[in-house]
Amino acid sequence: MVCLKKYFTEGLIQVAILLSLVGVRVDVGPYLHPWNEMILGPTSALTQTQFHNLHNQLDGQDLHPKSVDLDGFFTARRLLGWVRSLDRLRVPSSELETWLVRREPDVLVVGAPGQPAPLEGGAGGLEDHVGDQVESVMRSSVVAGSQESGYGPIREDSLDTTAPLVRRSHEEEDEDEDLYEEDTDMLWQDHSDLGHHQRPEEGEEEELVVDTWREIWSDGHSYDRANGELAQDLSDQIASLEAQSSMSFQECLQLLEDTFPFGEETELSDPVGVDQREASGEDPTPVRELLLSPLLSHEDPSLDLEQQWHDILATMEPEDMDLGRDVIQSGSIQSSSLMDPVHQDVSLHQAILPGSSQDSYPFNSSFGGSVPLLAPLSQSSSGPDFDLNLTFGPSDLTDTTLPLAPHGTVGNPMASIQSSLFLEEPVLPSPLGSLLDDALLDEISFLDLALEEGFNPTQVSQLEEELDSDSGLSLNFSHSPASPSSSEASYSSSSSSSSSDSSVFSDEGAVGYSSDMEVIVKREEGAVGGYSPEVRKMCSTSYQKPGRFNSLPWLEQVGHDHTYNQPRATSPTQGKSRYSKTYEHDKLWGRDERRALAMKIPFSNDLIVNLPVEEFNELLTKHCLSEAQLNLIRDIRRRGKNKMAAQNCRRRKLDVLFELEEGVEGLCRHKARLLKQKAENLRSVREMKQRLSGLYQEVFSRLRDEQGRPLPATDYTLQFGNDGQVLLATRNGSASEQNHKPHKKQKNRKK
DNA sequence: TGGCCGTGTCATAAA
DNA sequence: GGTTTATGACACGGC
Repeated sequence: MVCLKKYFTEGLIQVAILLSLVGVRVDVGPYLHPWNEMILGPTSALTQTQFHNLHNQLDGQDLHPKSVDLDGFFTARRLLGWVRSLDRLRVPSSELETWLVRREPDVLVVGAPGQPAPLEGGAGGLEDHVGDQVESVMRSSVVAGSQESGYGPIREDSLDTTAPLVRRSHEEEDEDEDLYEEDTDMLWQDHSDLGHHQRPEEGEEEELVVDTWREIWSDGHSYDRANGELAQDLSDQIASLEAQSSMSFQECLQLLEDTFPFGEETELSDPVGVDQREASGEDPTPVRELLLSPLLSHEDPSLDLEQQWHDILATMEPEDMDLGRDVIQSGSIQSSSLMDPVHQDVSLHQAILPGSSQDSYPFNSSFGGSVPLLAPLSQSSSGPDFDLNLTFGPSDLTDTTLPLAPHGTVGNPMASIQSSLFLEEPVLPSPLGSLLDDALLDEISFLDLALEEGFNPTQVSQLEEELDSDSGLSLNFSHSPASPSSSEASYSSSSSSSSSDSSVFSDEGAVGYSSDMEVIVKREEGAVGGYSPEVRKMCSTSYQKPGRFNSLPWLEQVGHDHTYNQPRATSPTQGKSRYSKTYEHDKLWGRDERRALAMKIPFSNDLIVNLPVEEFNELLTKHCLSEAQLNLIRDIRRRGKNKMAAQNCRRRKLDVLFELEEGVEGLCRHKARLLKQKAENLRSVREMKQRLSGLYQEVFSRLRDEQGRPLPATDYTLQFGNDGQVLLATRNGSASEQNHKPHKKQKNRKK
């Protein structure tokens, strides 16, 4: 029965796809609910379908992750997703939304050549204004998307199920309702809260389409006038459009002109002006040479969905056109280009967003869950949304979802197995691979360490079992520094490296220190095998108390730099430092350990040093220890803690030195900037002096005495008054008021 | 062989 | 008053 359902569903979906491709509108909405319920369960459309919840869904559907039916399961979901994407036309939201905003009559008037665009602010120009509009609308759309999960794949669900919103009443799936209309309607709905427009009446829709193409052209043309770059793009797009379209350019143009004649771009956004020009019989302008739109021919039933795709793709960026062409030419929405890694990058950003709008999309788990409305943010409105929707590859899913999984299952081999189950293609190389490798290496090192530490085979097998059973827990623990303080954490590093396991972990640097703590625990558990139950209990409680060691483990790990004693940059002494460090640790720590062994101290030094004082005292009281033993234990504890303190102190010292060094460098840079600025100022002053001197000479040379003769520069001089006036004075000191004139104005008048 | 460096340890003060 | 932490000073070993 299950197989019958599967094949029945797939057959219907494939038929729907074919019908959609040949232009017959397939409204799958009414049928989607039964399909959803068949495939996803009765509440699937309302439940959040996140990838990491897939297992739960599978449980609900009696689909085990390892079941062979998974393939068919996801295939059916994928096909349904395609069908859903077919009955709408999604256009780069920013572009289309811009058109709609620009339709606002009091806002959008594209200026004619040589005329300033009478936009808001006037001087802003078209580019800025359009950019602002795009930006604002994009922001608005994102907000709207976050509120109602956006449109696109999610929209239909919300409309079909729980979101009546403001859909117009007469839109109920008219037979001749084309895709563009539906999308524009969708956009009207989406932006109804912006107060820009009411949805156009039916009679206005043709005009809307015209405006759409007018805006396309006018944008491109204005940009062209601004920077002379996009005109070529537009021409290329037209050429591409013509090449792809079954209708020639001239045919399109003729159709366009016959249907909606319009004139120069100054009137493009002004329908009244268009009408007036049409009435006046004035010949249209270069607009027609660039503006064309088979999309306009929605009156023409010969232009089908594919044609409209061509239209939309022709308005996009060249690279997007290529992609879209791949989609179209493949004869199906499914295309290899849909798995373009470039778009996977886009989807990565989307997948990181928690609680994204994928929740209400019942098919998103097969696609990895996309957020169509967020696409323009990361992709800058360069591609069709269906693309984003479908190109969310499984690799993205694994890379993005798994780190979000609890208990640190990033490196969980089971997780990778599960994720690979969802891949219908070979697993692509991804960062997860490296993570997994690291995790496996850690596990291998761990096992080697256990063998080195003299664990018996039973313990080693238990270790292996633990790692195999739930490496996520193990990793989680390893990420948690078993220390509430930096000193303890650093100590765990140094102490572990001082022991015989230093060869394994000392070279790990700060990265391996968290594993060291685990090693310590294991060592304690192993070392105290012959100890009393109290010691064992303290080992477990002291090192593994979650409340004590689990506070912000990641930040703790980040905050602790146990390479404080090493230069920040690579230095030739680095190897030496590590070597000497481990060697000395081993040697010196062994001294105290040897003493402890000689005195038959029943605890390890790690335990002595790292136990909290209460438990440490309790430990001492519960054992009959001689005074010498107690002294040695206290000395060991004191020295161990002091050693950690010394390390911290030196690290802080170095930090202070580095900060001072950086401060000095910063001050030097600041000083250099000031010197440069000073030089520029001097140069500027010098230039101004030169200009002033030249001006002085020019003014003086134009001065004449009463007989019209030039004034001798040896006898007269110009003096500048505080009130901005210029005085002519004699050189001998007797101020001559004979030519008292107010600066330049009077001079010009004199001229 | 002396200098440098890293580290451990002690003494001491402060929290 | 005991414990912990920070820090200067010193010693030691390696390079």
